[in-house]
Amino acid sequence: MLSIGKLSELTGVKVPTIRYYEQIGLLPKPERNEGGQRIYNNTSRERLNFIRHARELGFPLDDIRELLALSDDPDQSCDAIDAIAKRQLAEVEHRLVRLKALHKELERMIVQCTCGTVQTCRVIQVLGDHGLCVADHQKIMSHDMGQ
Amino acid sequence: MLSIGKLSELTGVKVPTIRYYEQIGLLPKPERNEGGQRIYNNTSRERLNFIRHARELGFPLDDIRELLALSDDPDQSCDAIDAIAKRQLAEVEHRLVRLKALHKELERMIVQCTCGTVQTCRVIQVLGDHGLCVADHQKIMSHDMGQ
DNA sequence: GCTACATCCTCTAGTAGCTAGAGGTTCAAG
DNA sequence: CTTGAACCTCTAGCTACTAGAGGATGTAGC
Repeated sequence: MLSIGKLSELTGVKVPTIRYYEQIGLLPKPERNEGGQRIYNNTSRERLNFIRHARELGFPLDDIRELLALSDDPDQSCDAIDAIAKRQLAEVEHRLVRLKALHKELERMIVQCTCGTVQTCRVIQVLGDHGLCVADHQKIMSHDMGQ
Repeated sequence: MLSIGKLSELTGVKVPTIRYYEQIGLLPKPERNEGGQRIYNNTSRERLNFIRHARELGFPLDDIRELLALSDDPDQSCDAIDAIAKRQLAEVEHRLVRLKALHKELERMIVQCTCGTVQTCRVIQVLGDHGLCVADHQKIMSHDMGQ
């Protein structure tokens, strides 16, 4: 029914990304035509839409894999799904806190700069001396601010 | 003066990370003792502190490289430094906007879930059908929410 | 001087989630 | 029948590290 290009257009997921999802087993291997090109149906399309939407909400691919598996079993309790979503929410909230702290510090640093020479540049001073910061942002931050 | 382990302790940057920074040319190659082990001085320590602090504020390594180069020329105007810092601030603000939109959508989705079976799970429904979202978050979001 | 053992060395490969490019085949329109 | 777009596979690259193998060196205690 659908070529990979059409599917890409309809879902907003790029062609190489669709192939990548297939490669990592997130999308099932589709049928092929005589020439060896992929053919998709509406089921693939729905699944890909689901993935795209979950990605937009920041879910990692492994979580999406699990969500897809869970959604295939419609009579089960949705506790597991809820748990994944709540974990993601907590993660986003954590990132928000860190990003806000970071924003504050950056803004403070920039405002203080009177834009003279490098020698007197507040930005360079602050970056060089952690003691000039308000908050203990090294404790707020962690190495991964992923997403 | 300082072994790589000591430097790591003093700056809070992990040993392999220090070696990595050296490898990509962010830190100059230090001297070695007879056994071939790295020896650092206080200049290295200050430079590494600068890097660490800039990383904590979310600056990408390429920007840090530029900041370090600029800070080596103390009589120049600090406009270029200011520009980099402001660009970073803008980036952080952009990320904040996206993350807040994402947070709202996630929260809404989770609140609506009455925690029954998968069949009626609001989380699965929303993920499967973008039309159930409030905002056009696909427009707000972009693929890279890096950092 | 010797023995542990911590710390150091280099090198390679892996992480997430794609993206880009090479080099070649197939499809659809005119 | 030709042209050009779209498809195919495969490999390598991106950020900023982290982990591990396999081995050398440094240091403390006896």
